[in-house]
Amino acid sequence: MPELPEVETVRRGLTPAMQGTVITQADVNRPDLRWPFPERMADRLTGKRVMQLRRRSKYILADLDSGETLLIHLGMSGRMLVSGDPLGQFVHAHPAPEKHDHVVLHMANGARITFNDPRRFGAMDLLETDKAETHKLLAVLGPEPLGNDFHEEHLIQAFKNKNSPVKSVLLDQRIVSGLGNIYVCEALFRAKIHPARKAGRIGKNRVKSLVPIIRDVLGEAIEAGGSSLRDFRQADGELGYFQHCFDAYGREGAQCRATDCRGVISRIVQSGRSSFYCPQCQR
DNA sequence: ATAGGCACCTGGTGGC
DNA sequence: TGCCACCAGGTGCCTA
Repeated sequence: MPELPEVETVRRGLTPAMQGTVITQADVNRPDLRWPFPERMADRLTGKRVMQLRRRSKYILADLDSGETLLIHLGMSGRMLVSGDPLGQFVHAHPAPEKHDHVVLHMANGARITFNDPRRFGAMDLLETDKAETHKLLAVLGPEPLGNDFHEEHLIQAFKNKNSPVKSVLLDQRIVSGLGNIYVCEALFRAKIHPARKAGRIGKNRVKSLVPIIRDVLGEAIEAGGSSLRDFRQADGELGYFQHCFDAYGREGAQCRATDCRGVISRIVQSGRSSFYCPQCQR
């Protein structure tokens, strides 16, 4: 489900409920998600104050006053919902527990954070805050697409001599971290680059153009509260609405929206995943 | 070193 | 109604 904009949307939604607040109780309802939870996870969360909620790529990081950081990944189907209304601050009263509510955090302010993940591709781990960047899952990540380390020269270097399709290069989190299937499709559409084009065979100027385009797409999506397909919800349960702005993703058979283009959006499968693009204007 | 494919899961949809 | 095939926003790991 969640690519960078959705994760950022969730982080923002969780912040007022979690940041500065103590976790009074942690219900851990199963031993694992994608991997086993860390040893004594519930104990290590209980009584700890959340000092800061950060995001790195598609990970949410909750720095605790114990010197540990809770790392959260939503996988394909993970959701984090805030409930409880102690100060009239949060939208929903506590809902009845649902299937796949794997971890529930009870906060001292009365809020409750429920991690629900049907497919269980999500993950949680605890790591030393000081050594966060060396964590196995974080160490391999390329630059943040909205940060200063993601720039034209970086992409030019990364694309150089690459024989693989640009689609898979942009999905590679080591090149730039945070994009997923939707936003790669959207970025390539705006850049008018065919998803199957070999990355090493794209002219420098077109490679450069991807940088502001990727920034724009992600920025607009965050602004819109992410994209809600299937089960994605913001932390307050609201839907994002960037899905209404898709030019390519999920629009197979529909009219291309590029200026003066009369093409029709096509779908191809690349390494097992759908790519949507306009064969007329993406080359 | 790198590229490609598989695996991990559940649930929804559409066809017969 | 039931069964089946196929699809889904991710990504670590294994193989070649």
